[in-house]
Amino acid sequence: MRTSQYLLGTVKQTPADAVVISHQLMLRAGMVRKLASGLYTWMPTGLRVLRKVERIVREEMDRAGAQEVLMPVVQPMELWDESGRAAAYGPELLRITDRHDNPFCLGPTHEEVITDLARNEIHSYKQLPMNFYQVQTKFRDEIRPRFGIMRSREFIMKDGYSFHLNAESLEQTYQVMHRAYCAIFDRLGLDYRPVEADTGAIGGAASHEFHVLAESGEDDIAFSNGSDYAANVEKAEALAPADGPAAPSADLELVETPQARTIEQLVEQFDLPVEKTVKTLIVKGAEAGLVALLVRGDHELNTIKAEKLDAVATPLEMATEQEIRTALDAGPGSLGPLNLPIPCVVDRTVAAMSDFAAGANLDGKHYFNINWGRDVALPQVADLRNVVEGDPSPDGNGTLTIKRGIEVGHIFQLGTKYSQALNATVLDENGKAVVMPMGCYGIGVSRVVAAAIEQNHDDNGIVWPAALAPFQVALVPVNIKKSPRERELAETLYQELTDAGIEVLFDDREKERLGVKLADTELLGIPHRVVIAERGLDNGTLEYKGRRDAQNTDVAMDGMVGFLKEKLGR
RNA sequence: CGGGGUGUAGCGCAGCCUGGUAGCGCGCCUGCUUUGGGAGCAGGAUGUCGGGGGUUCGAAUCCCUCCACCCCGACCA
Repeated sequence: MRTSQYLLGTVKQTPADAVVISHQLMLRAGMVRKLASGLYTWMPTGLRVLRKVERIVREEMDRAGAQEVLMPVVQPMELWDESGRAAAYGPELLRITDRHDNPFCLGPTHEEVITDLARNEIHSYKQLPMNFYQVQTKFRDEIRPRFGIMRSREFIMKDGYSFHLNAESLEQTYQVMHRAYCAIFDRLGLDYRPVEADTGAIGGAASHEFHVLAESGEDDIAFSNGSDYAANVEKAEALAPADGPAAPSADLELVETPQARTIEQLVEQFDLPVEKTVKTLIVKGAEAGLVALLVRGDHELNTIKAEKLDAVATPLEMATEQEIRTALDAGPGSLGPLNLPIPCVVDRTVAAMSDFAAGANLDGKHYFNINWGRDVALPQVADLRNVVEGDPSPDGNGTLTIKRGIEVGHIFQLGTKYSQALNATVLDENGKAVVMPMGCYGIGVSRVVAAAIEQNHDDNGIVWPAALAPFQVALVPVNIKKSPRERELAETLYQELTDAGIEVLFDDREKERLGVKLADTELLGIPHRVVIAERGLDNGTLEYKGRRDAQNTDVAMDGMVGFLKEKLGR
């Protein structure tokens, strides 16, 4: 590609509304432009990268035995009514009507459509298992689109769906997909982790998310330093402390704490270690009424774990101050396990505490030195909190570290949720109708592009992994206008490299100075750069510099094509 | 949905408080010079000041209204 005929679209100034680095660099490098909130146009450079991701995804999906299809973006609401998701899905589902006033929606995902296809096309166990995928534009009307391509409303996703005769077959394909995903992210050259994830409202046997590790990630991932264990913090189990509560060492004390409405204030004003405090959260009960949940002062309640308790309403809802006053006759900020008139569940860590402080269920008062058994009976105990750095790994090996991750892939065993609802069955060997268990496998293709930048950039711009770079080589003559020798050599090299199947960006702009051209190739993140200069020509050398290199290297003109081929592993 | 903020040239911004007919930097166009890290000089083009309504002799500026976009939050007492 010649720069003179290409919409480079690089800009010096960072657009004001881009807050994350991938967004800034994608705009500056001319990869995308915003059309409206959460909607982006992919320009030539961006599209080149996007296509690279798609290609690798397709190759590995095909290799893993999946077959590509393409489903419509617009879907009849009828199918969503049938699956029951029309009601379950909120405003994130963009609903539209056609000219006949028939209801449709823009597909945020395609379980209904693929299941409809399967029930019409798959009739016999002999056809199973079958695994379909597509690479397609999705639309989700996000509450708040942000971070540019990372969380946009319209995005490109690879979504796959498998159909099976039984759970064993599903498990098998799930493992195949897990391996295929690892192969994909390996080839993309990204630092990623497959992590155990919550199966969420959908349920199902197993679920893994694939996260690209980056500071700017929206999810917390917990890793063990002693094993392969990795899980979303939402999912990671917080084990019970090895030791039970120590023996009481002080008498129960009712303390006036009028100025301490938060754990933070309590700790500060009374010089308590935060590990000796307990906070009491009031949530709505499954039936009417309220439930108290107790976690240590410095711990966080895990919503998903709490929702799994029978006594707690799903989805989890915090009680209002008014409701708390009515039920407990005390305000939030002074609540605790003693004299508590509502059901109570305590976190495992809390159950192992002694001599701790908590609210007294009297405004402005806390009890200090509370001990289970002596002062109040130990209520139901459960895992209620998020794991924190340093917790023991749930698999028993090592301790946990927590890092930020960007979710770029998600696989899960769906089971029969959709096949049941849409009555997608096959006949088995005995001629009996069997509802097909399903698996579902997604990769955020456009998000992968952004995540790759979040993970690979420096002060000068993007630093693409080899597999993603929009061009492999940048060819930069110093002054093509003045120097016929440079021009001639550049043209020859461009031809040779292109003939060798290498993607070259030949900066043939006559009116840009060297500095501008170099800055652009760096911003674009092109891995290999060749500068063609008069001063090397007499010695028969060209200058090579890798995007991560600190120094130029002189390379003989004659050997340059071979040199680059070797760098590119060809 | 709650809170905060911003809309002025392609991009980044000033002007608004205190009303008087719109400006700076980058970019763009022309010419000359320059040519190994985002050039210099000279000249030039570009705005329904987000839309609508109002006040006023006069509105980017004051008032009302609509819209768009951005940030924070929407579980931790």
